[in-house]
Amino acid sequence: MAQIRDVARRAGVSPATVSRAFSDPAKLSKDTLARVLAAATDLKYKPSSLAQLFREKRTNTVLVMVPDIANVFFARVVSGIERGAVESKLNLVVSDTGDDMDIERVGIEMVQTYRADGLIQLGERPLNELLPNEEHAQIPFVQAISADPRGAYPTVGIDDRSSSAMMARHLIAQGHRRIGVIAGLQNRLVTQERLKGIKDAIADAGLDFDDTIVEYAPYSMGGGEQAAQRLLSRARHLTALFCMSDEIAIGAIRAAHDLGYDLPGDLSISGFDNIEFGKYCTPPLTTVMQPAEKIGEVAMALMSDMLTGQDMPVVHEMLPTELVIRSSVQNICGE
Amino acid sequence: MAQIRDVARRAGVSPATVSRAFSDPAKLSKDTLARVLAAATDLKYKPSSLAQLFREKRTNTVLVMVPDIANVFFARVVSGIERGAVESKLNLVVSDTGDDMDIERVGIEMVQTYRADGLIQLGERPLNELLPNEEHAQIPFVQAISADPRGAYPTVGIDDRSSSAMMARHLIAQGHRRIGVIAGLQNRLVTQERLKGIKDAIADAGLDFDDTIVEYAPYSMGGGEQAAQRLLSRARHLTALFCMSDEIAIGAIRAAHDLGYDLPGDLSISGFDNIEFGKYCTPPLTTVMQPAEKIGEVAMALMSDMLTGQDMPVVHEMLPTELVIRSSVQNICGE
DNA sequence: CCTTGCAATGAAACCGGTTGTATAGAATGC
DNA sequence: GCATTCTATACAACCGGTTTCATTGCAAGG
Repeated sequence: MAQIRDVARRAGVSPATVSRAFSDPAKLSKDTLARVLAAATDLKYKPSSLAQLFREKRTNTVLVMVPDIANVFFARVVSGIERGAVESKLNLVVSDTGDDMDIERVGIEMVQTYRADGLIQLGERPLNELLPNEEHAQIPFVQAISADPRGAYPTVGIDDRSSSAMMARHLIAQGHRRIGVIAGLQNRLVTQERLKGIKDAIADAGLDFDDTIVEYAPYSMGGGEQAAQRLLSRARHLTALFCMSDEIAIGAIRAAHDLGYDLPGDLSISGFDNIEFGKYCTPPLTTVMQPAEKIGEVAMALMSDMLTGQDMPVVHEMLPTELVIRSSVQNICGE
Repeated sequence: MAQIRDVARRAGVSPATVSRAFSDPAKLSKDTLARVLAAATDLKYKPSSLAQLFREKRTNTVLVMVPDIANVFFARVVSGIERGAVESKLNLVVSDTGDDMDIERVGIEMVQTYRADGLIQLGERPLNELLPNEEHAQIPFVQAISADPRGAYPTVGIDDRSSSAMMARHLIAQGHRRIGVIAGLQNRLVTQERLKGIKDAIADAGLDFDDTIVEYAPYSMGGGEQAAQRLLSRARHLTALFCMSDEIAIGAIRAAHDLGYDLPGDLSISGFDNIEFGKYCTPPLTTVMQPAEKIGEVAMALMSDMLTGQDMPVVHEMLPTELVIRSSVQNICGE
């Protein structure tokens, strides 16, 4: 591959001039510029990014750590981040961490060793659990989705508590009183927040929350299926199931089907996220829309701001959610 | 951040010695090594990857071009590639190209400018459509999934034709004679190959292929839904629908439901890919299992071989597929 | 005792760009 | 017409490691 020297020699100028021909063409005379560009095209010259990056000590690359890229919800957020990256002319490295702390630490090391300029974390593990002391202050960091919005770094997500309450209110308004909950993993912040939202709504309606009809499950279809089996065989007279993700809900639908329930007549089921498959379920899933792509875009925009050095205040963006009403939740007021 | 000079000074050695302490510790005396390592830890020294990569002129990074990362099937392949990357100690950059030639060209440029060492293409666009002349000979390139297995570069995928024939034979064996086809995009190689497979099976069974009951659609749920609507309202007496992807099949199930079909009694539907959601459909989807993760792993293994400079013959791996029988296809022999 | 060989280490070149500073020539001002 | 300013370009340092080659010191061999 041709180098800057080769182009310089062919155009009869110095390497510095060739460099400027690309970075600041206005500085050159029309004549020289034309000669340099011609030489560059002739030799098919492409500047080595490696050399440029080394010189400038920035990679223009952002590392995204995703707990599971095969999860459709995360994949959509990553899509949004991608869009934002293109807009900010940044590159993207996606790392599937499998929620493993050691892999996340490797990611941090990539920033420390100049392989990436910043870090977007989609998991909920805060930076200070990964890094000792104050080292993290130097790392441009944005946390998306299930972040604690009181941390020292910017976060983007939704208001889990109120969004969850919104759905719970909907279920109550449809006449449901005994609402089983299939929550996500118990130790997760999201899970706790959404649970609080449900309790809020139930308390507001003057009802009592029955915590014996809560099951915890991994955020997956298989997890939802098993948890629903457990819950449905244990608790009687449930009229609705509040699932903390669409995948959990889809698993729950399968379980209910297999146990002989006629859906949605015998049992209403609600989800959370609004993944595309929800629309194609039988019955189509009533759920809470999370603006996944938008979350990604905003996360990237925040990162871009941090990298361009503007000393921004630490913001915690909460994007609006919406109730998506389809037919998996039925009105049982008439009964 | 501390540099090699700082460590050298603190340990009372030259930078060369520090460098060797990490790359080839056996070359140093026990005493010096210990001193250097101590100094490095004290100063929290991390060598700048940027400088190392620049020196070595390789990034240890592979670029993966995906037409749509939010597509679960692709996401699974990427997962497999990730696993392979970890194993080969390579980094991964994932680019969602949206099947756009210009974005793919940018990807190629990343290799040409030393930002990535090689390229894995998940789309079906061959390299020689993207690059003029013989330039592509220099680019380590592996094409996965829907590649033409006669090209000049390695490919990994399945035998689309025979896998498709396998499913078609299954439908025929279950008594189906009028089988509608919801194919993918017409101009795609995969689509054509899978269509050939269907024709093979139909011919082998001594039947005639009716190409008026074929509809083409994008490889998506929405595409499948619309195509199924068109086909079902146009063609009468179909007993089965051969869908070229699970997403298409899921869309078709929705369409058939909405048109009042009782599934699978009135109509059998088959998919292709074996994505996780297929198991949770109503009815659960009969499909062809593609080893998505495995395809990714093999693709990365081939790439790793190419990069370690072993002059391998150009291989075209065809991984085995399997029929996954669930209940969306019914036996109608008794009728 | 002198030569040879090897182990341990340092000096300096190098990777391929970018950029601050110097310089030559042209244009402008009085 | 000479001093001044500006424009276009070249020179050389620099980014932070790695690696080649040279050098030193010590052990082994003749």
